[in-house]
Amino acid sequence: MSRSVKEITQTDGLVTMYCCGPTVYRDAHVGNLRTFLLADLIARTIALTGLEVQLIQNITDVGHMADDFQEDGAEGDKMLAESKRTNIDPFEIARRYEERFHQDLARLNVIPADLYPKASENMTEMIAAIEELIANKSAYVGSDGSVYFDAASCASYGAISGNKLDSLKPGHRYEYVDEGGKRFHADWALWKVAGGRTQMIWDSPWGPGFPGWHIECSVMSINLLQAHANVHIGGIDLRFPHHENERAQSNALTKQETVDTWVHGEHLLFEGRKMSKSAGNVVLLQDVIDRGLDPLSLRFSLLENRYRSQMDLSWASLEAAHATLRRWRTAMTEWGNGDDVKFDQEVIYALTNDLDTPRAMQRLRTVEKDSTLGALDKRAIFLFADQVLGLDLARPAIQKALPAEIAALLAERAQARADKNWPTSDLLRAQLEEAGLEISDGPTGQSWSWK
RNA sequence: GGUCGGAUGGCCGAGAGGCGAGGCAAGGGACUGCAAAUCCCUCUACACGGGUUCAAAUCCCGUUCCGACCUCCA
Repeated sequence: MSRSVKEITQTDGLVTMYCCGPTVYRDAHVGNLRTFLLADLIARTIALTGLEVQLIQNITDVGHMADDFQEDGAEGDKMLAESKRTNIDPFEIARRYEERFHQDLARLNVIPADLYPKASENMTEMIAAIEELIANKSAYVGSDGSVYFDAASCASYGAISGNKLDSLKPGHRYEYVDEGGKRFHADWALWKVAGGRTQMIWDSPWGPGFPGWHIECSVMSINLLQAHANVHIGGIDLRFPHHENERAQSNALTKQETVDTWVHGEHLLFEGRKMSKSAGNVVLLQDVIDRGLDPLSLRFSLLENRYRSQMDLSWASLEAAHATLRRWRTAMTEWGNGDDVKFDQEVIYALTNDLDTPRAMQRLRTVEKDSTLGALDKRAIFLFADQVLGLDLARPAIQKALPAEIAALLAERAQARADKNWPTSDLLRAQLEEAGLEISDGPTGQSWSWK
């Protein structure tokens, strides 16, 4: 366990990966998507080096926040709060946002995981795991009837985050609220008794209740990946406590180091600030699309920063990405056609060197300008890189048929130009641009393309 | 208070002892009836103070400022 760059492990040519997925009570914003993209980039890079990848990403459709801590106003469980607000069944909310999550991933060209297990469908397995942890003496039933994990039972607790158990004194950041039921402040709930709750609760040996926040990932990753994952991915904020606790649970269950490499993606800021409802700067992929930008310009922008550095996204950078994407696609069609792929040492070096996507992007800009390379070679190198970058670089810039009324306007404008009727010509150009065309006048007359 | 990062041109961002990455914006030019798009050209930098070295944006010491995590979160 170290916090440095190391080689990804494999077993007989197979790399198993687990990525902490969304809690489906709202839309994923572009920051969430950055983390999901990270899993895709790692999976694609590993695949490009000739290894097989198995990727699992969970869907959290069981609220896990219930009064674990109190901040002013003490939100309860997020799923239930949203359910109460909208008066819709919590499971229906979950299904709705799950669908939108998959849609966002598809629009970002994220290759789907092999499985998207749901917390709600693994209840039996979670309960069995909790029973095993109690039998192991890693967990206990607290005085309030809930089940808690005994943090001190994990000798190496803190290996991921660097947090030492005895320095984890309560109350540095929040008012500490004594939950009463647990023996030690660093312990955490595996199963919470229902209390006054009536929705989203399940029967268990400890009475009706619901699972704690961390146990679902332990259980699903162990069960679906044969008790061992080569790579486990999540956002930086999950490093502590989620992954730390998950590791303690998983290792207690499998009696081994369950995960070889923990990868954490840094946060995305938007125009200098952390995205939050209160700051009013939450940006969804749909917002990017609504601005007339290709959703892959988000992917492009994210690729221009290293995954483990904090990144500031802005409309200016998305617009720049959109423009370059268009230029590259246009260049690709000019360079030729076909699917030939040319292995490029620099691209592969950048990607396998701790996923240096900015350098891979830089390489493409260099290739684009390199006059010693032939057009077909350029295209083939771009296609090679695109296997990981996933920017649909081979997609032709023009993809829609021209509607008849637009064609008529074009003809009208060609006539106006022939007549040197500039005011009419300019008016028509404005109309055509409004309709999404881009008009250019050159020595051979008027030409157009889709914006 | 603890732990870990960071400070590079108008802006975003790589680089980690010696050749000023790149992008955006800006200015100039080509093209155009005029534009847009595109192409060509131009411009500019390493937070501060010491030190090490033939040579420091890069290494060391100190200072200032910013951020992340420290039981909601991607």
